[in-house]
Amino acid sequence: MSTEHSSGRAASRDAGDTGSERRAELLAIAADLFAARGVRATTVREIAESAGILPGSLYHHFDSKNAMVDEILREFLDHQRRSYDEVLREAADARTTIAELVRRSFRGMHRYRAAVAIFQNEANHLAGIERFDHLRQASRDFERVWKRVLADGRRTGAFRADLNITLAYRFIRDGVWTAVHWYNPRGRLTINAIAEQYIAILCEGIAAPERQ
Amino acid sequence: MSTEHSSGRAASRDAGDTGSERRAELLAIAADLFAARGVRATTVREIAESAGILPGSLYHHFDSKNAMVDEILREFLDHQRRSYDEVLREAADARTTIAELVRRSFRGMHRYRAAVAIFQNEANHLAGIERFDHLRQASRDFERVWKRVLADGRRTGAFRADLNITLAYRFIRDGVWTAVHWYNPRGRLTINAIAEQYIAILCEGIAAPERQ
Amino acid sequence: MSTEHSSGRAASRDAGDTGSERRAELLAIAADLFAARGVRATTVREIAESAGILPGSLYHHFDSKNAMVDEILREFLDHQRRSYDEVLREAADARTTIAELVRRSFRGMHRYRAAVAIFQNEANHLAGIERFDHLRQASRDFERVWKRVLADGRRTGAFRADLNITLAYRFIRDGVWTAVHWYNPRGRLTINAIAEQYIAILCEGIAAPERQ
Amino acid sequence: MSTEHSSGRAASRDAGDTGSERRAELLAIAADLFAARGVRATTVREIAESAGILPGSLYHHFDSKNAMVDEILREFLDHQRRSYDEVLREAADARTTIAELVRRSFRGMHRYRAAVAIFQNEANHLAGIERFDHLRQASRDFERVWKRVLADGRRTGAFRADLNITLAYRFIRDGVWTAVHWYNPRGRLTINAIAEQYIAILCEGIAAPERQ
DNA sequence: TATGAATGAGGTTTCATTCAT
DNA sequence: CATGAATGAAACCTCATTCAT
Repeated sequence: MSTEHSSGRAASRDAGDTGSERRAELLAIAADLFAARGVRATTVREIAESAGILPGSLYHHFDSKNAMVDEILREFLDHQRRSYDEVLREAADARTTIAELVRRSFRGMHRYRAAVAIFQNEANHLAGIERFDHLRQASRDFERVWKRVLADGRRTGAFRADLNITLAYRFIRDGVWTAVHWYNPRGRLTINAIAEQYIAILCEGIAAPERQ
Repeated sequence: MSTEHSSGRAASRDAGDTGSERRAELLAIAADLFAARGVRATTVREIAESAGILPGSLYHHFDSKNAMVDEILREFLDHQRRSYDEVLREAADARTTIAELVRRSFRGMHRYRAAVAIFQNEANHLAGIERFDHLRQASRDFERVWKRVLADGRRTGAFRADLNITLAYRFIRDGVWTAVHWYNPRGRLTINAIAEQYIAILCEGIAAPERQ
Repeated sequence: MSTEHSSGRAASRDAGDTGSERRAELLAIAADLFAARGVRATTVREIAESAGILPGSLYHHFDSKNAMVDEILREFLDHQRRSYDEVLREAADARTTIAELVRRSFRGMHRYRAAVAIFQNEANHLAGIERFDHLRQASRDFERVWKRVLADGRRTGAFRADLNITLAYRFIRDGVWTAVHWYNPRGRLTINAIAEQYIAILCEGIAAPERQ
Repeated sequence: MSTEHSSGRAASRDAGDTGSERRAELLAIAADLFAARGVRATTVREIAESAGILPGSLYHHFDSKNAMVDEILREFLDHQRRSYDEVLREAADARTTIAELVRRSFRGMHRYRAAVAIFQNEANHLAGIERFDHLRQASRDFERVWKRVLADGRRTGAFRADLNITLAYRFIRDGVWTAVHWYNPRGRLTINAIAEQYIAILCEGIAAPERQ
């Protein structure tokens, strides 16, 4: 084990206090900065300044900058995992399920926008740090969900027989999650509109149906 | 915005030296590191070390670290712009054209893999620096090409009438370019295979066609 | 030299509170940490944590970290001074007196182990701080006691005529007090055993007496 | 393995360059400060200031502050080990050997004064850091040398039969090495004078021989 | 008495860059 | 072309201490 673990030094950082209001505030501020500028490019000075405190004061609440990143990401990942699992338990047909997965991805993106942006931008780089090992597991968990539904759909004839499951999964994943780069919660395009359009393209393609 | 102007010293290199072999070598080494670890996270020391020289020596070839990034990106962007323009000049039907754009995107990704990764990962962050203003222009150029073809296709009935051009463009762009994160030139999935599968999904959708 | 004066606030504690039980407990905890890790290396957070309170709470009992160190050292130094003085008042021959000084040093080390360790490790560094000026005086007091006995013994013929008083004093002092680094109160070697062996070596040497 | 290892990042720090003149200068400056104020209490800023450079510049020569400490200590320890081993190879009687060990200890103290002071003051605290694991081995090596000679002497009758080898060793070690705290190379007491007086006390004791 | 949030100074280290040789 | 020493700014983090509650 390397140095990248929460040492639980101060009472204020022990399990119970994880939910303090000030903490949540600071975390939200940090998340927005991380999302906008990148984790490395965001300095603790900037976070502190945005929060109106001094850099050292951040360390009363968090063990390190990476500990903040970690907490931000975990909250999103836990939520998203639960959300996907719910869909699987509802056991609809493959096409309905895929559509619902897309919808829930966009809803997660809406609710945890900063976290999604961080995850999307930096998962690769962060994964080199021991503390962020769990990111890889989360990615694998997500992958398993999508691929299972795609494979089911192909087997039952809901999806094309020549569908390459891996490539389809990657196309969807990348297309959907990368939307966080341009999605604007206060823009004209709502989460629902985007999701439904993506689902349409994904399922039916952009080509017009042949006239019969 | 910082002040990122090429200093006077650069003049001595702008003409002849730009094409030196050593330069290209160094640039390739740097590009791979930038792509793998991120621009900020890659130190000039690491680049120098990979090249077997000392950090100071890099400055005989390039004005700065960002100058290297700039050169790496420009090469790719110029190529890609020309490649897209060629497609437009060939004036096929919309669907053929879209397919060809996808193919040429993947070919660009194959040839300028590191540059694409850098562009994909860091264009947003770099765009804040004066020297990288041109990235935004390049993005706009690409966008114009894709949207024109999509709009043409919708007008001529090749594409669905209810297609949201902007969203379709973004979905394609994100899905295609983000593939650089996992594309492995020595893997089993060739550029061609990926491109054709993506084109199929994109045009026809993943859903099996209704039996008539 | 820093300004280390007890602030006005301390007045409220100087009389009655000095003897509180909680204080003594906290002081003992701090002393052990200071001894084990060094004064500088021990943080008030660690002390507080060991005591089960928060760092800020320590300041209800003590003015500062150095005030704790000071109190710990003073208790030992006052005791040791009194103990040495008693020996001098008993007025035995030089050799008996030296032996008794050694014994009482070890007894002091046993009773004020942490304080002795701190004194031994850090007197030099602490002496640069105004508040710890008295350490130098204590050292001088101790030195005077030992040297007087050694000089008496040399004059009366109890000790060798070629004895260098200063060097002998230093050898004894260093050899004896440094034992605090390895002395283990729960180990097999008792304070008495160590003292008697040291007295033997000191007085008779390690060499076997010449056969006559 | 933790983070405390030389990473050999820069060419200037690779094996060969270990002997540069500037390095040695800087190391000597640092050693004196470490010895005088303690390792923790000495800041890299102070070292740099003493050397007339900026703090960051130190990192051109050394990987870290602890790397400097390590190098300082290793040089002394390697020397002292070799020096002790030479004595053992000369195979004189136990008393002569012990005397020679004392002499060589003082000579080592003279030549590597700062290193000895650091070793004496901080070996215990440093040993908690992985990088300084070897300190414990060095201590054990030294202990083995002294104890072997003491045991030999007791067996052959050169030393008292009731000598406690462990305690005798510790007394000598502590008495001798702690002298570094007050030894002044420009003072009146030469290394030789101190060594001979210590040898006399150690072997014959401070008590005057009984008249025969 | 105790808490928890904050301070402010200072710590070690990193790193792009410069420049005399 | 390359080196190696140095710069200077800025990074993350630590910690004794304060103080309103």
